[in-house]
Amino acid sequence: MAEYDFRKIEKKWQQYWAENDIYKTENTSQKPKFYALDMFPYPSGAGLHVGHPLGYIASDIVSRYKRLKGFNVLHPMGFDSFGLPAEQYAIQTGQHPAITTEQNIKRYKEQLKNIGFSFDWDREVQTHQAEYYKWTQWIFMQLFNSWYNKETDRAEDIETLIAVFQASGNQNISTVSDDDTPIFTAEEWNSWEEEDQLKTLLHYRLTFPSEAVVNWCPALGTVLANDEIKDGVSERGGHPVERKKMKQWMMRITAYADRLLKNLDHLEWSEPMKDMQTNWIGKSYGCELQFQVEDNSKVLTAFTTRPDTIYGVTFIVMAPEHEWINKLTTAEQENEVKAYVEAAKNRSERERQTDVKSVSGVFTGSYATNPFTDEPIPIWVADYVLAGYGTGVVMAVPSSDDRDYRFAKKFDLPITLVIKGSEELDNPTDLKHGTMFNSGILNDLTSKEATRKAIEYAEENGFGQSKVNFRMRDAVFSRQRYWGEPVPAYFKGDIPYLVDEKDLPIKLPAIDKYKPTETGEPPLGRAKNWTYNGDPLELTTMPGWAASSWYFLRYMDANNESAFANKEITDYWGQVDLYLGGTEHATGHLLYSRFWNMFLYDRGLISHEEPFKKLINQGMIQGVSSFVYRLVLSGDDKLMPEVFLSKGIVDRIQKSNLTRAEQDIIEKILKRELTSFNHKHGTSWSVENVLEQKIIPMHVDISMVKNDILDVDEFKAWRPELKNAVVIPEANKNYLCGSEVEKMSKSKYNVVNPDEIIDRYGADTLRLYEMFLGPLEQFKPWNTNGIDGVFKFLRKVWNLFHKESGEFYVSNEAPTKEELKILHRTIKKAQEDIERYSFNTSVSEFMICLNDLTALKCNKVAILEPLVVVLSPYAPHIAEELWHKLGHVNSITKTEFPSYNEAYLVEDEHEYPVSVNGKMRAKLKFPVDMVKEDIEKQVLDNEVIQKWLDGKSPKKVIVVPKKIVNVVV
RNA sequence: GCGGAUGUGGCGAAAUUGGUAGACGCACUAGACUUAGGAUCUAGCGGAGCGAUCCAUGGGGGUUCGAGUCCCUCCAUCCGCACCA
Repeated sequence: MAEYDFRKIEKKWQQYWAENDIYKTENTSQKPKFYALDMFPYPSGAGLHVGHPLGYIASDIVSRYKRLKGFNVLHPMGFDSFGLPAEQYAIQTGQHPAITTEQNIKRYKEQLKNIGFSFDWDREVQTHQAEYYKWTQWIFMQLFNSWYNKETDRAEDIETLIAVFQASGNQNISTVSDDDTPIFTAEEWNSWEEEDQLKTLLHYRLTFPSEAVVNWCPALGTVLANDEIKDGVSERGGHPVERKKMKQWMMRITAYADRLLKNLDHLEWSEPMKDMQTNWIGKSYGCELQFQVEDNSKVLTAFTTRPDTIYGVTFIVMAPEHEWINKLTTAEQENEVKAYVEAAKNRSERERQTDVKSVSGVFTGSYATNPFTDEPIPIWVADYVLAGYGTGVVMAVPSSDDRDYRFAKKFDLPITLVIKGSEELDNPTDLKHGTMFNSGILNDLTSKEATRKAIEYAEENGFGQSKVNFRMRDAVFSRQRYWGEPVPAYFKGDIPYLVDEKDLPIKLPAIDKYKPTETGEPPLGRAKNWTYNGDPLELTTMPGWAASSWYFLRYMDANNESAFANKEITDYWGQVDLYLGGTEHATGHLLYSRFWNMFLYDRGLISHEEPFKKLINQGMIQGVSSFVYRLVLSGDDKLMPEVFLSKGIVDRIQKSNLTRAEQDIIEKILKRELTSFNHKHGTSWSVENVLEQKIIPMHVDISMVKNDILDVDEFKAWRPELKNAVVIPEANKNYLCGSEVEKMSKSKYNVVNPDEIIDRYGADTLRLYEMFLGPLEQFKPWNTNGIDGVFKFLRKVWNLFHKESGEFYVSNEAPTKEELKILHRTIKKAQEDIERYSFNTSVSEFMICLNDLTALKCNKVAILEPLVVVLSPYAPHIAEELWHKLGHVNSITKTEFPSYNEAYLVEDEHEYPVSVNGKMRAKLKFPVDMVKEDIEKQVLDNEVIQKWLDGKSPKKVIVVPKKIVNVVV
């Protein structure tokens, strides 16, 4: 009896594929290329859960399909293996993070291989391997040796900049550099010592050390990038983050802000994803206006997007971090301002963010002049102004900006209305645009016109100029950690130098402990002889996003020892045609890798400006957690009995419709159990009224719960303290659990391991089921309920090829027209679905097809053989088995995807919607030759209509354009 | 607050350009076969009604012969950003 023995079949073919290098990809081919990429995983200790493979399955289906369609397909996999968890574990245990990392990778690979992916493992990358990070370091060096030329709008070799400086200084150069870059002439440059020249160049390099205010996370002992912080706490671990000024390596990503934004137009990414990047880059057009401070030589510059409201400016606000505050504060105000600035500095990022509503600030005592009105306006300090955005100075317009309005209200500052109509509103800021009044030269202009005119006027009179501002900042590149790439730079005094290229890789040194040093230096400070020719090497390591910003290029030429990748080969593979991953990388990895790729393109190292042509964000598969409800008894005795109420009881208690009788029963049980508990432990617990007790939900392991019913014995054995738990069930004796959809996580006991599913149903079922679950991009909970249907489908496929006795049997009879139609319909559907990267409906189509063929008892080779090929991207193991049983020697992966023939799909009759007296009633079939495409000119046969109308004769038959037959009775 | 997405049976979901809403699967119900199984097969399965029919795609309105689909408006849920001037 040859049942569908998926275990045997899957093992057999996985072995066959591996032994015969079936998925090895050549770097040259006559075939067109296709690059299908998954975001590579961080190998965590928990292993894969069923959510991880979702995207991998989708990309694998596409890859297998494309191969069958004659493409040379690159479909690699690797591991983003530097990272915090391994290091945290190392700190706790003293074990080198490489050991944990490599164990985890091994486990991940085993799990991945069980699913039957068509990865070319010869191209695997592991970012923590020196062979890989050698090139991460090399790219870092190229960035250091480059500057951004705004003239040519690309990165260039630093030598070209030096040449410019030698010839004409930096006065006429258009570039992206630090704000505090000094201006100098060629003479000055040429007269400087080398040291000063190098210092000056740091203002231009694309990566550079800088004293910057950063997000410091004391708990993790490292700085974090903006995208690594969510809600003011670290994304990993949720630790508080504070602002701190530290020396850091930075990446000048702001040089690319415009291109990163502009190129989004040409990418096949989802709109929400593009929007997220657009918002993150945050380009805003406006102007800078200069305000002369009275009785002081200082001129404050404020950035504004609303120069049209300049006549409504009634005060100026500076960020507490602004360096001029001391100089602008009058003697009377000094103490107050100092206290405020100090308080603002000590507020954590978290406080400052969560406390958005409260308004605080202090007057400096100074005034500045509004250049349009020559009126004096007070200068304030307030922490709602951010030092890092614009100039850190805001011209406040309380009549059209909510924050300024709140501030003016609180401190009783004047509010000048400048937009017509706003005087009728309780809150003038509800009207943001309109026609200007009270506005001198801008009167009667619209906001848009006034904006243009105000900028023109400011430029003519030399107190302002139009300006574009970005929200995005340069990226902090340093991490005070061990488990990352060492930065290939050393210092002579303050000046950083690159190591010699021939000395790459700079390998991670051995250290005794993985903690910061006693003096607070990063872990690398513990390394012995961490020097380069006697000079100290950089102590920080690179962030996680360094390695992931170029790994997709390494896959193309993964084993190259003389370059990060051969140019001819990267030219051949070009862009990633399909990139699959989650939305969580929108403002991190996906932005940084575009930046690095663009840089490599600028420097002529690769030929595409954008790395990822098409991006699909697969939705997360969530877990369904189960809960038990613990009754917390009032009393302060430490030894508290564990009492759990069933979900139904809890619901009725909370809705207060527990009947008196039910309550009595529960209380009786409780009393009995508590008496015995008290007797045993010498305690004195009692429950007077169960309705008055606190109930808290508690996660339980989902393996103990079937259809919401808890296995009480298993539950009591779960943990020692539950051994004597009192479990109060429903009237039918079942204990019901509650459930909730949450992110899959170990701590919520809701993780489903793909190995379990594979063991029970097989990899092919897992693959099909994950696709069947719903649209790829949607978030959905993992629910095993439907998996039987998919498994049954595969078993039925198997049975179609086998007699009841189990013997393989297919017929060589010629197929009927009906059978051909079923086949071609299915080929068409599968092809169209894969090509638009949607997979769930084609799985349904397979099932329909199978039902149809089973009904016809069709086991004809001419139908089944192409069908197996169509199914093979989804369920490769069973397809391969049946393919060989059909007598083929080569792997099914070497064949061609069958093409469908429209001719088989054409109907003998056409369907037309028919409406009676204007109301759509049915679709009627008419012979093809009766109603041709040009339906307007055709007159329908009354007989057909009559037949349909039960013999009634239609008064009028109107055939309207767009395929509709309108009958008037 | 700003930006985006989603809303269809008990559940997961289908529905080219507007054209019989709910394909397919799960769960459920009934039956068949059965020395019984977490097996297979057949039928039914949005709601109301004996029925013809009527009502149903978050709510309300509109365009149209015809709306899940297009337009307006409101509501709910989720996600991203957030004193960004």
